[in-house]
Amino acid sequence: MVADPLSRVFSALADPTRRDIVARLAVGDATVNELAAPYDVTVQAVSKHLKVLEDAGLVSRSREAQRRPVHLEANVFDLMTRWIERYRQQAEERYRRLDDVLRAMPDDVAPHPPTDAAPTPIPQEGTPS
Amino acid sequence: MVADPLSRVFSALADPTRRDIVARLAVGDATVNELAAPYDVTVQAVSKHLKVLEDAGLVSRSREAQRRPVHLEANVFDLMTRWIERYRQQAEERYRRLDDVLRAMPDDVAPHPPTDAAPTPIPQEGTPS
DNA sequence: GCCATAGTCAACCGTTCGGTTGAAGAAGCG
DNA sequence: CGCTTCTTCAACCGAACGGTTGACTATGGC
Repeated sequence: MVADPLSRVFSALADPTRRDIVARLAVGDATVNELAAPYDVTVQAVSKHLKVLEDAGLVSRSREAQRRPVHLEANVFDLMTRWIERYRQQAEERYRRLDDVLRAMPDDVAPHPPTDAAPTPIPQEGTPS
Repeated sequence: MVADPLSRVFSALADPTRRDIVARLAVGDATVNELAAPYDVTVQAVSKHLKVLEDAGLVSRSREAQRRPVHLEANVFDLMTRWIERYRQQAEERYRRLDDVLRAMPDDVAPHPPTDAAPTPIPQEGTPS
């Protein structure tokens, strides 16, 4: 896959099995076989899932004899958290302001959902700010 | 699609165009045509993207004459945030504890990555707590 | 060297995804 | 009513996804 980092992280976590793997790795490192055990899919399938998680930077694998312990990389979560928080706060801020406007407005002028939309400057995510 | 809510939200945001739409909606509501303008894909394609975002609960659409203003639903972001924070903190806590153990250990006993993995009780995400 | 164990690579298969074109709904305007 | 505008539905297409089976690589123990 050649997608941007954020897309890789989000789509890696879009699969319930992969989220479950992440959840279990939060408790402690594990080998591929250990990770595969609970699911009724082949080890190869789990190996693929781990590759997806690794490409997203969510896990890393070392070597230890024949085993390849899988390790959760917590820091990549920040990438998501930052993205999410930015737009959540922005949206909530907008509601707060809208509330103020409506409250300050004489009742007989208050309109229905005021469609404040406009050809916005298109905040591009590549240049966040 | 019949996936679980969390999967829907994550995979909705796994697409850069859809994330950009969310980013622009954080500034203010907009119609399908307005949203479609900046991209060089057809309006139908954007309409599909909006359907995905709507199914994930990230946006809602009202009606206003022929227009269907699209509105960002900020509260659904919390679902993600909660999931992310749980495992991020869990993982960080684990590192902290591991650090303590290593610090408290006489140097000549300190092992390599201790592979503390085990057939963990599998914390299932359906029953988070 | 030989064999068992742990994991990955490669090819294939059905389904989903993001996109297209073309037609159809829904609502305002002359 | 007929026409234009905004939006969605339907069918299709190629690429990617999640899974399988089978062969291969890598390491350790005897």
